Amino acid sequence: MTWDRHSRGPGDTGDSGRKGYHHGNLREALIAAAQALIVEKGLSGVTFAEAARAAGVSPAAPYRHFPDREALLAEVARRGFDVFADRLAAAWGDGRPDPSAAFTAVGRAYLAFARAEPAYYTTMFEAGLSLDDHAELRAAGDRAFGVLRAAAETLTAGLKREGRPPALMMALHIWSMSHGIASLFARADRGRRRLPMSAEDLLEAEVLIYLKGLGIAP
Amino acid sequence: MTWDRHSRGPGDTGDSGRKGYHHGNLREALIAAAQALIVEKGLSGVTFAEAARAAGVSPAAPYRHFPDREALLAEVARRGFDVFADRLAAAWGDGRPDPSAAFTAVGRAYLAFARAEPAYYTTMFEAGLSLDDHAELRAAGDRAFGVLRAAAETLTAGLKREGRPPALMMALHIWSMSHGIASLFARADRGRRRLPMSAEDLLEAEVLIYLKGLGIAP
DNA sequence: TGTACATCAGTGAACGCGCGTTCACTGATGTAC
DNA sequence: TGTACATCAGTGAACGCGCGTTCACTGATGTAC
Repeated sequence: MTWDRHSRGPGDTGDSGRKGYHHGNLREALIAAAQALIVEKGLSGVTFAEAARAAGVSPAAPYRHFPDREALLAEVARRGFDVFADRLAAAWGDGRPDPSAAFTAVGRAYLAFARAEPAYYTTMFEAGLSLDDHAELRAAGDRAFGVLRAAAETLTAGLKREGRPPALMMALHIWSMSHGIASLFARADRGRRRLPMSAEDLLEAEVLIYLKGLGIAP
Repeated sequence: MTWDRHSRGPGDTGDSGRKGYHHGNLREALIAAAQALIVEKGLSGVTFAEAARAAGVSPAAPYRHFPDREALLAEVARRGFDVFADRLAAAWGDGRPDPSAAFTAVGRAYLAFARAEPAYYTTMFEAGLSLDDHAELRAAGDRAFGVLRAAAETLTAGLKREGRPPALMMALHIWSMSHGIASLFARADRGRRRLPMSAEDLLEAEVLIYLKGLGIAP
Protein backbone atom coordinates (compact mmCIF):
# COMPACT_ATOMS: atom_id res chain seq x y z
CA MET A 1 0.00 0.00 0.00
CA THR A 2 1.25 3.43 -0.92
CA TRP A 3 0.75 4.91 2.51
CA ASP A 4 2.89 2.29 4.13
CA ARG A 5 5.95 3.13 2.15
CA HIS A 6 6.86 6.26 3.97
CA SER A 7 4.92 5.60 7.12
CA ARG A 8 6.66 6.69 10.27
CA GLY A 9 4.96 4.29 12.63
CA PRO A 10 1.61 4.02 14.36
CA GLY A 11 2.04 7.30 16.26
CA ASP A 12 1.85 9.28 13.03
CA THR A 13 -1.65 10.63 12.54
CA GLY A 14 -0.72 11.67 9.04
CA ASP A 15 -2.42 15.05 8.94
CA SER A 16 -0.35 17.39 11.08
CA GLY A 17 2.90 17.93 12.86
CA ARG A 18 5.11 16.63 10.14
CA LYS A 19 8.68 17.86 10.22
CA GLY A 20 10.42 16.75 7.07
CA TYR A 21 10.25 17.69 3.45
CA HIS A 22 8.03 14.76 2.59
CA HIS A 23 4.63 14.41 4.12
CA GLY A 24 4.83 10.65 4.22
CA ASN A 25 1.11 10.04 4.22
CA LEU A 26 -0.34 12.73 2.02
CA ARG A 27 -2.78 10.57 0.11
CA GLU A 28 -4.48 9.53 3.32
CA ALA A 29 -4.37 13.06 4.69
CA LEU A 30 -6.08 14.41 1.56
CA ILE A 31 -8.82 11.83 1.82
CA ALA A 32 -9.34 12.67 5.49
CA ALA A 33 -9.35 16.40 4.66
CA ALA A 34 -11.95 15.86 1.94
CA GLN A 35 -14.20 14.04 4.39
CA ALA A 36 -13.86 16.80 6.95
CA LEU A 37 -14.61 19.45 4.32
CA ILE A 38 -17.75 17.62 3.19
CA VAL A 39 -19.05 17.59 6.74
CA GLU A 40 -18.13 21.23 7.37
CA LYS A 41 -19.07 22.84 4.08
CA GLY A 42 -20.77 20.28 1.91
CA LEU A 43 -19.60 18.65 -1.30
CA SER A 44 -18.90 21.96 -3.00
CA GLY A 45 -16.53 22.86 -0.15
CA VAL A 46 -14.09 20.23 -1.31
CA THR A 47 -11.24 21.85 -3.25
CA PHE A 48 -7.68 20.76 -3.87
CA ALA A 49 -6.40 24.02 -2.43
CA GLU A 50 -8.30 23.64 0.83
CA ALA A 51 -7.44 19.96 1.20
CA ALA A 52 -3.76 20.76 0.66
CA ARG A 53 -3.95 23.49 3.28
CA ALA A 54 -5.55 21.10 5.77
CA ALA A 55 -2.78 18.59 5.14
CA GLY A 56 -0.12 21.27 5.51
CA VAL A 57 1.33 20.98 2.02
CA SER A 58 1.60 23.30 -0.96
CA PRO A 59 -1.31 23.61 -3.41
CA ALA A 60 0.55 21.63 -6.05
CA ALA A 61 1.14 18.60 -3.86
CA PRO A 62 -2.26 16.90 -4.32
CA TYR A 63 -1.54 16.47 -8.03
CA ARG A 64 1.02 13.83 -7.11
CA HIS A 65 -1.81 11.64 -5.84
CA PHE A 66 -5.02 12.52 -7.69
CA PRO A 67 -5.50 13.87 -11.21
CA ASP A 68 -8.42 16.03 -10.13
CA ARG A 69 -11.10 16.71 -7.55
CA GLU A 70 -13.45 14.08 -8.95
CA ALA A 71 -10.81 11.37 -8.56
CA LEU A 72 -10.42 12.33 -4.91
CA LEU A 73 -14.18 12.19 -4.35
CA ALA A 74 -14.41 8.87 -6.18
CA GLU A 75 -11.82 7.43 -3.83
CA VAL A 76 -13.75 8.70 -0.81
CA ALA A 77 -16.91 7.10 -2.20
CA ARG A 78 -15.14 3.83 -2.94
CA ARG A 79 -13.86 3.58 0.61
CA GLY A 80 -17.29 4.51 1.84
CA PHE A 81 -18.81 1.55 0.05
CA ASP A 82 -16.14 -0.72 1.52
CA VAL A 83 -16.91 0.43 5.05
CA PHE A 84 -20.63 0.26 4.28
CA ALA A 85 -20.35 -3.34 3.08
CA ASP A 86 -18.45 -4.27 6.24
CA ARG A 87 -21.06 -2.71 8.51
CA LEU A 88 -23.96 -4.35 6.69
CA ALA A 89 -22.21 -7.72 6.71
CA ALA A 90 -21.49 -7.41 10.43
CA ALA A 91 -25.14 -6.62 11.10
CA TRP A 92 -26.32 -9.54 9.01
CA GLY A 93 -23.89 -11.85 10.77
CA ASP A 94 -24.74 -14.76 8.49
CA GLY A 95 -28.36 -14.59 9.54
CA ARG A 96 -27.87 -15.17 13.25
CA PRO A 97 -29.57 -15.52 15.62
CA ASP A 98 -32.40 -15.85 13.12
CA PRO A 99 -32.70 -14.52 9.56
CA SER A 100 -35.64 -12.26 10.25
CA ALA A 101 -34.01 -10.51 13.21
CA ALA A 102 -30.72 -10.26 11.34
CA PHE A 103 -32.59 -8.71 8.45
CA THR A 104 -33.95 -5.85 10.50
CA ALA A 105 -30.48 -5.42 12.01
CA VAL A 106 -29.18 -4.80 8.49
CA GLY A 107 -31.74 -2.04 8.08
CA ARG A 108 -30.63 -0.48 11.35
CA ALA A 109 -27.02 -0.69 10.24
CA TYR A 110 -27.96 1.19 7.06
CA LEU A 111 -29.41 4.04 9.10
CA ALA A 112 -26.52 3.97 11.55
CA PHE A 113 -24.09 4.32 8.67
CA ALA A 114 -25.94 7.34 7.27
CA ARG A 115 -25.88 8.96 10.70
CA ALA A 116 -22.29 8.12 11.60
CA GLU A 117 -20.65 8.69 8.23
CA PRO A 118 -22.26 11.72 6.60
CA ALA A 119 -19.21 12.39 4.43
CA TYR A 120 -19.18 8.88 3.04
CA TYR A 121 -22.94 8.76 2.63
CA THR A 122 -23.17 12.04 0.72
CA THR A 123 -20.26 11.19 -1.53
CA MET A 124 -21.54 7.71 -2.25
CA PHE A 125 -25.06 8.72 -3.13
CA GLU A 126 -25.25 12.42 -3.91
CA ALA A 127 -21.97 13.47 -5.48
CA GLY A 128 -23.18 12.65 -8.99
CA LEU A 129 -20.24 10.32 -9.59
CA SER A 130 -20.83 8.23 -12.67
CA LEU A 131 -20.51 4.49 -12.13
CA ASP A 132 -19.50 4.20 -15.77
CA ASP A 133 -16.53 6.49 -15.25
CA HIS A 134 -15.39 4.80 -12.04
CA ALA A 135 -15.41 1.03 -12.30
CA GLU A 136 -13.93 0.54 -8.81
CA LEU A 137 -16.86 2.52 -7.46
CA ARG A 138 -19.38 0.26 -9.12
CA ALA A 139 -17.53 -2.82 -7.88
CA ALA A 140 -17.48 -1.52 -4.31
CA GLY A 141 -21.17 -0.66 -4.50
CA ASP A 142 -21.96 -4.08 -5.88
CA ARG A 143 -20.11 -5.67 -2.98
CA ALA A 144 -22.27 -3.76 -0.50
CA PHE A 145 -25.44 -4.68 -2.34
CA GLY A 146 -24.24 -8.27 -2.32
CA VAL A 147 -24.79 -8.35 1.43
CA LEU A 148 -28.44 -7.38 0.99
CA ARG A 149 -28.80 -9.91 -1.76
CA ALA A 150 -27.32 -12.75 0.27
CA ALA A 151 -29.62 -11.87 3.15
CA ALA A 152 -32.62 -11.95 0.83
CA GLU A 153 -31.52 -15.32 -0.55
CA THR A 154 -31.41 -16.77 2.94
CA LEU A 155 -34.82 -15.39 3.86
CA THR A 156 -36.57 -16.59 0.74
CA ALA A 157 -34.88 -19.98 0.86
CA GLY A 158 -37.24 -20.97 3.63
CA LEU A 159 -40.35 -20.38 1.52
CA LYS A 160 -42.06 -22.99 -0.59
CA ARG A 161 -41.20 -22.82 -4.23
CA GLU A 162 -44.53 -21.56 -5.60
CA GLY A 163 -44.96 -17.85 -4.92
CA ARG A 164 -41.41 -17.48 -3.68
CA PRO A 165 -40.30 -13.93 -4.47
CA PRO A 166 -37.09 -13.37 -6.44
CA ALA A 167 -34.30 -12.61 -3.99
CA LEU A 168 -32.92 -9.88 -6.24
CA MET A 169 -36.23 -8.05 -6.18
CA MET A 170 -36.51 -8.44 -2.46
CA ALA A 171 -32.99 -7.10 -1.94
CA LEU A 172 -33.80 -4.07 -4.11
CA HIS A 173 -36.95 -3.46 -2.08
CA ILE A 174 -35.05 -3.51 1.18
CA TRP A 175 -32.41 -1.25 -0.28
CA SER A 176 -35.01 1.28 -1.39
CA MET A 177 -36.79 1.29 1.98
CA SER A 178 -33.57 1.76 3.90
CA HIS A 179 -32.22 4.29 1.47
CA GLY A 180 -35.41 6.30 1.42
CA ILE A 181 -35.60 6.54 5.19
CA ALA A 182 -31.90 7.20 5.60
CA SER A 183 -31.87 9.94 2.96
CA LEU A 184 -34.97 11.68 4.24
CA PHE A 185 -34.85 11.14 7.98
CA ALA A 186 -31.53 9.76 9.17
CA ARG A 187 -29.01 11.91 7.37
CA ALA A 188 -26.60 13.85 9.52
CA ASP A 189 -26.67 17.20 7.76
CA ARG A 190 -28.90 20.22 7.41
CA GLY A 191 -31.18 18.42 4.96
CA ARG A 192 -32.53 16.05 7.60
CA ARG A 193 -36.30 15.97 8.08
CA ARG A 194 -37.69 15.47 11.54
CA LEU A 195 -40.01 12.64 12.41
CA PRO A 196 -42.54 12.06 15.19
CA MET A 197 -40.82 8.69 15.78
CA SER A 198 -37.35 7.24 15.39
CA ALA A 199 -36.19 6.45 11.89
CA GLU A 200 -35.21 3.02 13.17
CA ASP A 201 -38.73 2.24 14.38
CA LEU A 202 -40.20 3.54 11.14
CA LEU A 203 -37.95 1.28 9.08
CA GLU A 204 -38.44 -1.74 11.30
CA ALA A 205 -42.23 -1.44 11.00
CA GLU A 206 -41.95 -1.04 7.25
CA VAL A 207 -39.77 -4.11 6.86
CA LEU A 208 -42.04 -6.20 9.08
CA ILE A 209 -45.13 -5.24 7.11
CA TYR A 210 -43.27 -5.98 3.89
CA LEU A 211 -42.11 -9.40 5.14
CA LYS A 212 -45.63 -10.19 6.25
CA GLY A 213 -46.83 -9.29 2.76
CA LEU A 214 -44.35 -11.83 1.41
CA GLY A 215 -45.58 -14.45 3.83
CA ILE A 216 -42.42 -14.41 5.91
CA ALA A 217 -43.35 -14.39 9.57
CA PRO A 218 -40.77 -13.31 12.15
CA MET B 1 -47.00 38.89 -8.69
CA THR B 2 -43.69 40.53 -9.33
CA TRP B 3 -43.20 39.10 -12.76
CA ASP B 4 -46.50 40.50 -14.00
CA ARG B 5 -45.62 44.07 -13.31
CA HIS B 6 -43.29 44.58 -16.20
CA SER B 7 -44.46 41.74 -18.35
CA ARG B 8 -44.54 42.45 -22.03
CA GLY B 9 -47.11 39.90 -23.03
CA PRO B 10 -47.22 36.15 -23.62
CA GLY B 11 -44.74 36.31 -26.50
CA ASP B 12 -41.97 37.31 -24.12
CA THR B 13 -39.94 34.28 -23.14
CA GLY B 14 -38.19 36.32 -20.52
CA ASP B 15 -34.71 34.97 -20.96
CA SER B 16 -33.40 36.43 -24.20
CA GLY B 17 -33.91 39.01 -26.89
CA ARG B 18 -34.83 41.82 -24.57
CA LYS B 19 -34.33 45.32 -25.94
CA GLY B 20 -34.86 47.82 -23.16
CA TYR B 21 -32.91 48.84 -20.14
CA HIS B 22 -35.07 46.76 -17.83
CA HIS B 23 -35.22 43.04 -18.21
CA GLY B 24 -38.86 42.91 -17.24
CA ASN B 25 -38.79 39.33 -16.00
CA LEU B 26 -35.41 38.84 -14.44
CA ARG B 27 -36.54 36.96 -11.36
CA GLU B 28 -38.11 34.27 -13.50
CA ALA B 29 -35.17 34.23 -15.87
CA LEU B 30 -32.74 33.67 -12.98
CA ILE B 31 -34.79 30.78 -11.67
CA ALA B 32 -34.92 29.24 -15.13
CA ALA B 33 -31.18 29.76 -15.53
CA ALA B 34 -30.51 28.10 -12.18
CA GLN B 35 -32.52 25.07 -13.21
CA ALA B 36 -30.67 24.81 -16.51
CA LEU B 37 -27.32 25.10 -14.74
CA ILE B 38 -28.21 22.36 -12.28
CA VAL B 39 -29.00 20.01 -15.15
CA GLU B 40 -25.88 20.98 -17.12
CA LYS B 41 -23.29 21.23 -14.36
CA GLY B 42 -24.86 20.09 -11.13
CA LEU B 43 -25.68 22.08 -8.02
CA SER B 44 -22.19 23.55 -7.71
CA GLY B 45 -22.54 24.94 -11.22
CA VAL B 46 -25.13 27.44 -10.01
CA THR B 47 -23.53 30.85 -9.54
CA PHE B 48 -24.99 34.34 -9.60
CA ALA B 49 -22.52 35.36 -12.29
CA GLU B 50 -23.44 32.51 -14.61
CA ALA B 51 -27.17 32.93 -14.03
CA ALA B 52 -26.88 36.65 -14.79
CA ARG B 53 -24.98 35.86 -17.97
CA ALA B 54 -27.67 33.40 -19.05
CA ALA B 55 -30.33 36.04 -18.44
CA GLY B 56 -28.33 38.63 -20.34
CA VAL B 57 -27.89 41.06 -17.46
CA SER B 58 -24.93 42.43 -15.55
CA PRO B 59 -23.47 40.45 -12.63
CA ALA B 60 -24.94 42.89 -10.11
CA ALA B 61 -28.51 42.53 -11.32
CA PRO B 62 -29.42 39.31 -9.46
CA TYR B 63 -28.93 41.10 -6.14
CA ARG B 64 -32.13 43.06 -6.85
CA HIS B 65 -34.06 39.79 -6.54
CA PHE B 66 -32.18 37.42 -4.27
CA PRO B 67 -29.85 38.16 -1.36
CA ASP B 68 -27.62 35.21 -2.21
CA ARG B 69 -27.22 31.94 -4.03
CA GLU B 70 -28.95 29.94 -1.31
CA ALA B 71 -32.07 32.11 -1.53
CA LEU B 72 -32.21 31.42 -5.26
CA LEU B 73 -31.87 27.67 -4.69
CA ALA B 74 -34.48 27.77 -1.93
CA GLU B 75 -36.93 29.39 -4.33
CA VAL B 76 -36.22 26.71 -6.94
CA ALA B 77 -36.83 24.03 -4.31
CA ARG B 78 -40.03 25.69 -3.10
CA ARG B 79 -41.44 25.77 -6.61
CA GLY B 80 -40.32 22.21 -7.07
CA PHE B 81 -42.39 21.11 -4.10
CA ASP B 82 -45.39 23.02 -5.46
CA VAL B 83 -45.14 21.27 -8.81
CA PHE B 84 -44.48 17.99 -7.03
CA ALA B 85 -47.61 18.34 -4.89
CA ASP B 86 -49.66 19.09 -8.00
CA ARG B 87 -48.37 16.03 -9.84
CA LEU B 88 -48.94 13.73 -6.87
CA ALA B 89 -52.44 15.14 -6.31
CA ALA B 90 -53.30 14.68 -9.98
CA ALA B 91 -52.12 11.06 -9.85
CA TRP B 92 -54.10 10.38 -6.70
CA GLY B 93 -57.19 11.97 -8.26
CA ASP B 94 -59.16 11.66 -5.03
CA GLY B 95 -58.71 7.93 -5.04
CA ARG B 96 -60.39 7.22 -8.36
CA PRO B 97 -61.08 4.83 -9.91
CA ASP B 98 -60.23 2.90 -6.77
CA PRO B 99 -57.92 3.82 -3.87
CA SER B 100 -55.49 0.98 -4.40
CA ALA B 101 -54.94 1.72 -8.10
CA ALA B 102 -54.72 5.45 -7.38
CA PHE B 103 -52.14 4.70 -4.70
CA THR B 104 -49.76 2.99 -7.10
CA ALA B 105 -50.36 5.84 -9.56
CA VAL B 106 -49.02 8.20 -6.92
CA GLY B 107 -45.86 6.11 -6.71
CA ARG B 108 -45.46 6.25 -10.47
CA ALA B 109 -45.96 10.02 -10.39
CA TYR B 110 -43.15 10.25 -7.83
CA LEU B 111 -40.77 8.45 -10.17
CA ALA B 112 -41.99 10.42 -13.18
CA PHE B 113 -41.26 13.65 -11.33
CA ALA B 114 -37.72 12.55 -10.51
CA ARG B 115 -37.14 11.66 -14.16
CA ALA B 116 -38.76 14.72 -15.68
CA GLU B 117 -37.57 17.37 -13.26
CA PRO B 118 -33.99 16.57 -12.28
CA ALA B 119 -33.25 20.19 -11.36
CA TYR B 120 -36.21 20.39 -9.02
CA TYR B 121 -35.58 16.95 -7.56
CA THR B 122 -31.92 17.57 -6.80
CA THR B 123 -32.58 20.96 -5.29
CA MET B 124 -35.47 19.71 -3.17
CA PHE B 125 -33.68 16.72 -1.72
CA GLU B 126 -29.94 17.07 -2.14
CA ALA B 127 -29.06 20.74 -1.93
CA GLY B 128 -28.67 20.63 1.84
CA LEU B 129 -31.21 23.42 2.32
CA SER B 130 -32.25 23.67 5.94
CA LEU B 131 -35.97 23.53 6.53
CA ASP B 132 -35.41 25.60 9.65
CA ASP B 133 -33.89 28.43 7.63
CA HIS B 134 -36.56 28.37 4.94
CA ALA B 135 -40.06 28.17 6.36
CA GLU B 136 -41.71 28.43 2.93
CA LEU B 137 -39.74 25.39 1.88
CA ARG B 138 -41.00 23.36 4.81
CA ALA B 139 -44.56 24.50 4.12
CA ALA B 140 -44.32 23.52 0.46
CA GLY B 141 -42.82 20.16 1.39
CA ASP B 142 -45.57 19.58 3.92
CA ARG B 143 -48.17 20.29 1.27
CA ALA B 144 -46.69 17.63 -0.98
CA PHE B 145 -46.52 15.14 1.87
CA GLY B 146 -50.15 16.00 2.63
CA VAL B 147 -51.14 14.31 -0.60
CA LEU B 148 -49.51 11.04 0.51
CA ARG B 149 -51.09 11.36 3.90
CA ALA B 150 -54.58 11.95 2.53
CA ALA B 151 -54.17 8.93 0.28
CA ALA B 152 -53.11 6.81 3.23
CA GLU B 153 -56.10 8.04 5.24
CA THR B 154 -58.45 6.95 2.50
CA LEU B 155 -56.83 3.53 2.17
CA THR B 156 -56.83 2.76 5.86
CA ALA B 157 -60.35 4.08 6.36
CA GLY B 158 -61.69 0.90 4.81
CA LEU B 159 -60.02 -1.32 7.40
CA LYS B 160 -61.62 -2.44 10.60
CA ARG B 161 -60.60 -0.47 13.62
CA GLU B 162 -58.48 -3.10 15.39
CA GLY B 163 -55.11 -3.49 13.73
CA ARG B 164 -55.66 -0.49 11.49
CA PRO B 165 -52.24 1.07 10.80
CA PRO B 166 -51.69 4.75 11.53
CA ALA B 167 -52.14 6.68 8.29
CA LEU B 168 -49.14 8.88 9.10
CA MET B 169 -46.88 5.87 9.40
CA MET B 170 -48.22 4.42 6.19
CA ALA B 171 -47.68 7.68 4.34
CA LEU B 172 -44.09 7.81 5.58
CA HIS B 173 -43.54 4.25 4.42
CA ILE B 174 -44.81 5.02 0.95
CA TRP B 175 -42.70 8.14 0.85
CA SER B 176 -39.57 6.23 1.77
CA MET B 177 -40.18 3.49 -0.80
CA SER B 178 -40.82 5.97 -3.59
CA HIS B 179 -37.97 8.19 -2.54
CA GLY B 180 -35.52 5.33 -2.25
CA ILE B 181 -36.30 3.98 -5.70
CA ALA B 182 -36.41 7.43 -7.29
CA SER B 183 -33.08 8.48 -5.76
CA LEU B 184 -31.28 5.27 -6.60
CA PHE B 185 -32.83 4.17 -9.89
CA ALA B 186 -35.02 6.84 -11.45
CA ARG B 187 -32.89 9.95 -11.18
CA ALA B 188 -32.07 11.71 -14.41
CA ASP B 189 -28.40 12.45 -13.83
CA ARG B 190 -25.08 10.65 -13.85
CA GLY B 191 -25.73 9.14 -10.44
CA ARG B 192 -28.48 6.85 -11.71
CA ARG B 193 -28.07 3.14 -11.10
CA ARG B 194 -29.26 0.70 -13.70
CA LEU B 195 -31.80 -1.98 -12.94
CA PRO B 196 -32.67 -5.29 -14.59
CA MET B 197 -36.31 -4.12 -14.55
CA SER B 198 -38.16 -0.82 -14.70
CA ALA B 199 -38.13 1.33 -11.58
CA GLU B 200 -41.89 1.60 -11.94
CA ASP B 201 -42.38 -2.16 -11.84
CA LEU B 202 -40.03 -2.46 -8.89
CA LEU B 203 -41.95 0.15 -6.93
CA GLU B 204 -45.36 -1.23 -7.86
CA ALA B 205 -44.37 -4.69 -6.66
CA GLU B 206 -43.00 -3.23 -3.44
CA VAL B 207 -46.17 -1.26 -2.73
CA LEU B 208 -48.38 -4.25 -3.48
CA ILE B 209 -46.42 -6.50 -1.13
CA TYR B 210 -46.56 -3.80 1.52
CA LEU B 211 -50.32 -3.32 1.14
CA LYS B 212 -50.79 -7.06 1.36
CA GLY B 213 -48.80 -7.05 4.57
CA LEU B 214 -51.23 -4.47 5.90
CA GLY B 215 -54.20 -6.55 4.89
CA ILE B 216 -55.23 -4.20 2.10
CA ALA B 217 -56.11 -6.23 -0.98
CA PRO B 218 -56.18 -4.53 -4.36
C1' DT C 1 -54.36 64.87 -21.44
C1' DG C 2 -50.03 66.36 -20.12
C1' DT C 3 -46.18 67.12 -17.04
C1' DA C 4 -43.21 66.62 -13.07
C1' DC C 5 -41.55 63.58 -10.00
C1' DA C 6 -40.52 59.30 -7.31
C1' DT C 7 -39.23 54.77 -7.66
C1' DC C 8 -36.31 51.19 -8.47
C1' DA C 9 -34.48 47.58 -11.87
C1' DG C 10 -30.45 47.11 -14.13
C1' DT C 11 -25.52 49.16 -15.40
C1' DG C 12 -20.66 48.76 -15.68
C1' DA C 13 -16.59 49.30 -13.63
C1' DA C 14 -14.01 48.00 -10.00
C1' DC C 15 -12.00 45.27 -6.14
C1' DG C 16 -10.18 41.40 -3.54
C1' DC C 17 -10.15 36.57 -3.26
C1' DG C 18 -9.50 31.76 -3.83
C1' DC C 19 -9.10 28.17 -7.03
C1' DG C 20 -6.90 25.33 -10.69
C1' DT C 21 -2.88 24.45 -12.87
C1' DT C 22 2.05 24.75 -14.59
C1' DC C 23 6.89 24.65 -13.84
C1' DA C 24 11.66 24.17 -12.83
C1' DC C 25 13.30 23.10 -8.54
C1' DT C 26 14.77 20.67 -4.12
C1' DG C 27 15.70 17.38 -0.93
C1' DA C 28 14.44 13.02 1.31
C1' DT C 29 14.37 8.12 0.52
C1' DG C 30 15.62 3.78 -1.39
C1' DT C 31 18.89 0.97 -3.74
C1' DA C 32 22.71 -0.78 -6.67
C1' DC C 33 27.28 -1.70 -6.23
C1' DT D 1 29.44 -0.75 5.59
C1' DG D 2 29.79 3.08 2.73
C1' DT D 3 29.04 5.78 -1.41
C1' DA D 4 26.98 7.29 -5.69
C1' DC D 5 22.96 7.60 -7.98
C1' DA D 6 18.00 7.35 -9.38
C1' DT D 7 13.58 8.30 -8.03
C1' DC D 8 9.92 11.02 -6.99
C1' DA D 9 7.09 13.52 -3.32
C1' DG D 10 6.57 18.02 -2.19
C1' DT D 11 8.02 23.25 -3.03
C1' DG D 12 6.92 27.90 -4.00
C1' DA D 13 6.18 31.16 -7.16
C1' DA D 14 3.51 32.38 -10.80
C1' DC D 15 -0.46 32.85 -14.00
C1' DG D 16 -5.14 33.44 -15.65
C1' DC D 17 -9.80 33.02 -14.43
C1' DG D 18 -14.30 33.44 -12.59
C1' DC D 19 -16.89 34.53 -8.66
C1' DG D 20 -18.93 37.53 -5.04
C1' DT D 21 -19.85 41.95 -3.88
C1' DT D 22 -19.92 47.17 -3.75
C1' DC D 23 -21.04 51.54 -5.71
C1' DA D 24 -22.59 55.71 -7.76
C1' DC D 25 -25.06 55.85 -11.79
C1' DT D 26 -28.84 55.70 -15.45
C1' DG D 27 -32.99 55.30 -17.55
C1' DA D 28 -37.54 53.06 -17.87
C1' DT D 29 -41.93 52.84 -15.58
C1' DG D 30 -45.70 54.23 -12.75
C1' DT D 31 -48.29 57.80 -10.64
C1' DA D 32 -49.78 62.19 -8.45
C1' DC D 33 -51.59 66.32 -9.74
